[in-house]
Amino acid sequence: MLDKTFNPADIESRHYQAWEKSGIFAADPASSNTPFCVMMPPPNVTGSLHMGHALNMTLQDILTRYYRMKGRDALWMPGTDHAGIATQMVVERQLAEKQQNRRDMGREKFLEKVWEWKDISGGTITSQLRRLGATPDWPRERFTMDEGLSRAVRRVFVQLYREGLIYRDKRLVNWDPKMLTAVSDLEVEHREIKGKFYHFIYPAEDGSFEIHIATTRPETILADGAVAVHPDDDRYRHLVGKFVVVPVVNRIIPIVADEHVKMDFGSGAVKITAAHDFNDFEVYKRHKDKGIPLINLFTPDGKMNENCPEEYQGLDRFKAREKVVADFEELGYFVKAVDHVYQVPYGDRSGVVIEPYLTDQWYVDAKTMAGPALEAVRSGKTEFFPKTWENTYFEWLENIQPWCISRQLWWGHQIPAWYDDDGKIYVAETEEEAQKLAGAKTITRDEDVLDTWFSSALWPFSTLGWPDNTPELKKYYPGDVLVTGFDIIFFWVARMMMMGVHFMKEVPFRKVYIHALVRDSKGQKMSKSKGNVIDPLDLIEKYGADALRFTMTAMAAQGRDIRLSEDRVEGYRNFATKLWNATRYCEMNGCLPPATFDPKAIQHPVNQWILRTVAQCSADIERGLTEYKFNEAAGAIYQFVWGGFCDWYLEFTKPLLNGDDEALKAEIRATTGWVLDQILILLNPFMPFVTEEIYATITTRASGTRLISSNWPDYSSISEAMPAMRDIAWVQGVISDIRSVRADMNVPAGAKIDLLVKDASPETADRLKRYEVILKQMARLSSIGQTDIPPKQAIKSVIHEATFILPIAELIDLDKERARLTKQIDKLKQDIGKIDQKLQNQEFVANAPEDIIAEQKSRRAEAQGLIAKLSAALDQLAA
RNA sequence: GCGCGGUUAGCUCAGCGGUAGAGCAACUCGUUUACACCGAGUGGGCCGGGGGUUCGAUCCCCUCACCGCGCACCA
Repeated sequence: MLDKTFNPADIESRHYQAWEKSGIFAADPASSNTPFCVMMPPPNVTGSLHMGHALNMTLQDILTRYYRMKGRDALWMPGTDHAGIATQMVVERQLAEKQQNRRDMGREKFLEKVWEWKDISGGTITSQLRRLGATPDWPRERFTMDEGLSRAVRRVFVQLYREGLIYRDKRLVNWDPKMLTAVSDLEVEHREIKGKFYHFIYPAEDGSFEIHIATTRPETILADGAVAVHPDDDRYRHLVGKFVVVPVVNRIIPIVADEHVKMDFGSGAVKITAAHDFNDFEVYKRHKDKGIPLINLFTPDGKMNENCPEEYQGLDRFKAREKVVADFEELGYFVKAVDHVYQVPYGDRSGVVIEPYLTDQWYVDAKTMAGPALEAVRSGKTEFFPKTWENTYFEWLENIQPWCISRQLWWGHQIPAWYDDDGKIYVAETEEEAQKLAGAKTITRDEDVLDTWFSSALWPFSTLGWPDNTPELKKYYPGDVLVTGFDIIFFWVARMMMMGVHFMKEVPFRKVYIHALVRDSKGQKMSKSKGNVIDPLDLIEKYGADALRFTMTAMAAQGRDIRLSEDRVEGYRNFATKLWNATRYCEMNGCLPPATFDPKAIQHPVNQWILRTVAQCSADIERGLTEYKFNEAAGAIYQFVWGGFCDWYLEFTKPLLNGDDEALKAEIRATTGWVLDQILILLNPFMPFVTEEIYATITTRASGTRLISSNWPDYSSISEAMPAMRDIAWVQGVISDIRSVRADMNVPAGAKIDLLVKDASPETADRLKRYEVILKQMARLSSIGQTDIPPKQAIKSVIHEATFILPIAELIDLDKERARLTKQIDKLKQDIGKIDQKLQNQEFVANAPEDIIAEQKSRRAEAQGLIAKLSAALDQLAA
């Protein structure tokens, strides 16, 4: 017998360990079963589980468990990502606490420290995934810096280089002055800040005029190389080609005409600082002939360098800003500073202001690689759910910029490129090969590492053993579905598509399910700084992993963010408890899963009804999962278990089990036990722990079988059972109606009352007899009889053709009853009014489909009949 | 500025051409031996505003308003 209340904490780890030990998570490349492959988005190896993971992993686990039960050879490929910048930052911070830094320590020693940290914290997230109940094929777990995956990275780099798709270039990059590395556009976060817009005067070289410019970054004035105006601007047209002097540095620079300038913004004249601004750099390139200088002002860590006047050198860039303003003011070239709101780029990891910075970096020719990746989605080889995300994917790939893949970090895949003393580049997978290419020359390896996303872009095939032609690669590529959040469509999905299509000649996955972001109950994004982070592990502690999983699933409606509130989690914990208690009831009544069960042999309508309802529920779950409508799948099983099974079926059968029809009792016990067993299977992918626990308690099957390895049921042998379905709907209607009336009239719950039925059709009469025991119990009736002359002082309600009469004269509040009947009649009259409006409309009759018209007519007739009977009841009440 | 999404019961959200739904909250009743982490019942909605298409619109189209999120930005 189960305990009285369900305590998730007691059972979860026990079951998980048993599952993992059993080997059920393992894919089998040798099996002939159709594969089902999901690639886990690799979390940061040193990270810990947050709500986004909880959602993402729960959905993948549900799919994996479901398809595994369906007999597919399921591979859920797990692993972690080395997360270059994030991880290196953590370790650097640890060093800083001990007054150390990586440069003093040296590359080798530092990397040892990072690996140490990876070894310490690397297991955290994978053990947390186990707490959640995730069932990936753990022995296959990979790490992006594994030898195998690193080999894939080198192979890809070399091949793309030889194909001309990777090249080295000097361009402006987003430079992080704290991390001292380039970062990609995607790692830059634009924040709106309130700053100043400074207006300055640049005098003409010959003193014949002056021109006003405005800037938010006065410090860059020291590197100004030109002033640009719009070619059509009458105010300045005559000045184009003339020269002005940049005060403070006294540099003579040209005035150029460029369409990039907005005439109506600021003064209409823009200072051009080609080495420190992306737009200015473009202007510079368009005016190569004008001799605009490219001057770099900053040291890598954001201080003023030797290209500045001496008194600036070594100043922090923001201090320099103040000094420029002060110097201009002193020289009389300062006009004004006005408040101005504008966007400033910040490193999303480091949190410092990013500098556009002129450096040599490695690039992927993303534009070329994007073509086939775009085509793959356009042609439907890969499909997004919801489809609207395809727009996001297209938009980004269509406007893609060269992808800067080098990072001035140490933690990551060191770029397989070597240089000789003349700066000639040798790209090869190993140093030996590079040396061979270089001949007798001395070569040194590029110090930089690759962007983390470069290696994760290879994830769908590198984890399967590529570049070797492994059985896994053959069987599981391409994957069936990728489950991920919209925030990494650019970072990861698009790049996997580019790499997958290029190297495998085939998309990496057939479907991409994009799920929502988990927010707090107020709709705010969870963040440490806001302090609104809900830790999934806390929720697991408090309510159990099943409750958390079910909450995520039930709220995972397509195209909408999840606002997580603890109430919901509590509600689904209650759901688990409900099932738990239903099981206790089944145990007490000997309703355990029978060894054999043939749905076709089931006779009693309540039993036929519940069988049919199980089949419907399963169909709804399957549809929900194949269409990625997880919330609908969860809703179907929830409704069925609580509403269908507990509230109705178990209540229907209680009085029958108290009766003396032994054959019927046996059929009910078998059916109840069987349905409970089906519930455990159907619910298992969603709530694996509680279902496994119950299964272990009640199963009569051979010991050692586990729910997790059960087969997903096939209910095709269960008949439609239409007569039973209609009967039970009628029984439910009668019971609800009588209960409602009783409550309205304040009939004490304990009081049993008589029921008289007038105008019962033969079918109704028959039903009253056949379901008498159920009706009596569930509607709290002392007797059921028929009559032609109803007592006057009685409550009446009408179901179909028959009037149901509760002769409770002593309990009736006449006014209340009149009001109740009048309300019902009014509602029906309103309905008829609406229907008549339609039926009297010629165009409706002419255009609407026949079945709709017929439906309206029958609804009208039904309402009419009800009104007649209810009016009669009302009249009698008055008499 | 461009794009995407949202606006439905007090709250959180489903539904998305043909009688408005759920969960939670509220209220009433409840010792009928599975469950108070429960049961039964009740109330509560011009489905954001305005146009249009349609016999018929919460649902499709246009438009406006407000909210959220991307992308791009004016130096």
